[in-house]
Amino acid sequence: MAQTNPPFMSGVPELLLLRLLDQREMYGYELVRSVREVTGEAISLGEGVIYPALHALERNGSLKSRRKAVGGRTRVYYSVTSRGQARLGKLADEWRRVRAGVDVALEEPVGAGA
Amino acid sequence: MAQTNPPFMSGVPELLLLRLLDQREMYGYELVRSVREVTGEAISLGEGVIYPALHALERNGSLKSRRKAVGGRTRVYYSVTSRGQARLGKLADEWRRVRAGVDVALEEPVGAGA
DNA sequence: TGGCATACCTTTTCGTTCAAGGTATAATCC
DNA sequence: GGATTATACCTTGAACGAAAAGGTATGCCA
Repeated sequence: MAQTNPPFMSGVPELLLLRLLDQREMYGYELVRSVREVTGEAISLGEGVIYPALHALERNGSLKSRRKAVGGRTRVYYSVTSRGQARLGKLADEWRRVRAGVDVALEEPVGAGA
Repeated sequence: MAQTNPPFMSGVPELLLLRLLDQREMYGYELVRSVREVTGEAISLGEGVIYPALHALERNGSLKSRRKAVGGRTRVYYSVTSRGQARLGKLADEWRRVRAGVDVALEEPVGAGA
């Protein structure tokens, strides 16, 4: 029953992570909560999505990380590199393009007017 | 090099096909052109996407088809069933939800104002 | 008769999301 | 002191589905 390919979600985790981390440094567990809050519960990403995504983004140079001990616990904080900012810009453009195309198609039929 | 997983496209072909066919009956080859036109070139779906999608939608009862001979050539015209209309409604809602979530995240940072 | 547009189709690849499960420490509550 | 919950990290496996590339055949036009 694993809902593996929910509609419209491809690319969304990457875009959201880059966007949130571009505003401030955060750690994985925090991002899980943050995504839910920021999107007004509209979008919720589990740890099984966040962590692999963070690792992939770090691997390709879009993010860098540093470990930080906080109250006996270790957190891995991520921040966006300049490469990541470029990637974010491209992804955001791509998002706007797709959004525009879908929205146009979803508008009322041409023949509906007077 | 096959760009198999472009960002933000998951669910989009299904949504567009249902939407276009809900306005009028069309055939596959026509839909390839229509998607491009309607979206103002923003979205372009190849035959390798359109045909399998149409078949899947017919299989699950969202579309029905009829063959029609036009000038010696045979076309397969598709139209939306009531089941397909329900599916279209759900998908459109889903689209709006995801769009809202992403757009909120993409807005200017809170700290940017005066 | 060669080429192009129409019109249908399948096969294969591949990335990506997601659920589920797994480890370990700190805090809380009884 | 023992159990439970929250924090915090992580991996594995499955399944989906978009895309490219390739394949067939007919009609039209020069």
